[in-house]
Amino acid sequence: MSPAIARSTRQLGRSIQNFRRERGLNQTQLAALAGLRQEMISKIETGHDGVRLGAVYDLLAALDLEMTLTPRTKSSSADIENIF
Amino acid sequence: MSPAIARSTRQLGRSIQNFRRERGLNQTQLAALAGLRQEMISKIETGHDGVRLGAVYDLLAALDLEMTLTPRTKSSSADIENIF
DNA sequence: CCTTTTTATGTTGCTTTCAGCATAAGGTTA
DNA sequence: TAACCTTATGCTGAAAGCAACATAAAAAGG
Repeated sequence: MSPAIARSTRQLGRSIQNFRRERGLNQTQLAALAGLRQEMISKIETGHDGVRLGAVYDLLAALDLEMTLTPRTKSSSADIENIF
Repeated sequence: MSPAIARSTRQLGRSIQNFRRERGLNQTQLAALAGLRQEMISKIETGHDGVRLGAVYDLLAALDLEMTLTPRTKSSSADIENIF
């Protein structure tokens, strides 16, 4: 189910949540890995847009994820993956 | 030269800068499009990690870019693109 | 070189997030 | 239902980003 497109903070949060669960971690465990607090993981996963960019990157590093930027295509096939 | 991997805020800034220049925009013009200020574009492009996630998303929307999360592979071929 | 454009940095007051803790809400399993 | 685990939310004081404007530094063009 990866990669995952994240066109909004909400989709980003949902994707991060999916990757976290794939790795069998709860928010508290991931927070410890990333040097963050459980409340922060919650905010990011629920799509709060006021969080620091650095916190998101701490999370990506802890989950061994990488971010890619691409020009938006007219609805690629993978778009549906992140709606449900 | 797209897509572009952004494994750090610095790489992210560099990538955004490349996409902006591809579109022939200066920071002030992009700021206007994104509803931000020129100083903010500068901070993001120089890799400042304290900026709000929402500001980055405003930028991606203005540049018509989308973000993708993928598990990190052992150095994909495109990794070199963002070093120089 | 010099001028102009573009980008980076600094200041101030206001607003917001953050850590840290507590606790509520939601979910799961027995 | 009850006990437990997980996630979301509320609070406070400390810390940081933010807009807005100014200006320095750098880059580009003539």
